[in-house]
Amino acid sequence: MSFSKKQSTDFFDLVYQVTRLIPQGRVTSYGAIARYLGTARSARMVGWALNGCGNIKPKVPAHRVVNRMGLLSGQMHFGKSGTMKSLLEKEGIRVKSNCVQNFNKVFWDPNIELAL
DNA sequence: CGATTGACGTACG
DNA sequence: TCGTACGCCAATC
Repeated sequence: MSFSKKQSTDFFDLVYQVTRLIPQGRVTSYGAIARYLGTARSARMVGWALNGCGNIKPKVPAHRVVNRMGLLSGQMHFGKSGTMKSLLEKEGIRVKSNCVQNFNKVFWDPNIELAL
């Protein structure tokens, strides 16, 4: 009985867990999550993990995850244009030109907030 | 089966 | 300080 558990499975799941922990009105970056997982250079995989946000339950608030510049890099992937932006604004986050304003204030770092 | 891309970020020149 | 190159690892072509 081999529990051949894929690493990616853990990584993906872990990304979902952390993303779900993001409070409303707050956003985080792929690199922050990746770094929290110990794979700072695997920020891309975080994006891939969030790629299945609509494939798992409960639904992961991937709209709260943006790139390092606060740019809504996953807007197009989220579905239709404006969906991600609307959700962020609805949570109190100011978004301008697909860019999160006050990113420094709404930035939620798992390494700090979760005090790893 | 091999090569390229992809929701990014860091390292180096 | 800014620009370019590379790395990550999986999925897709």
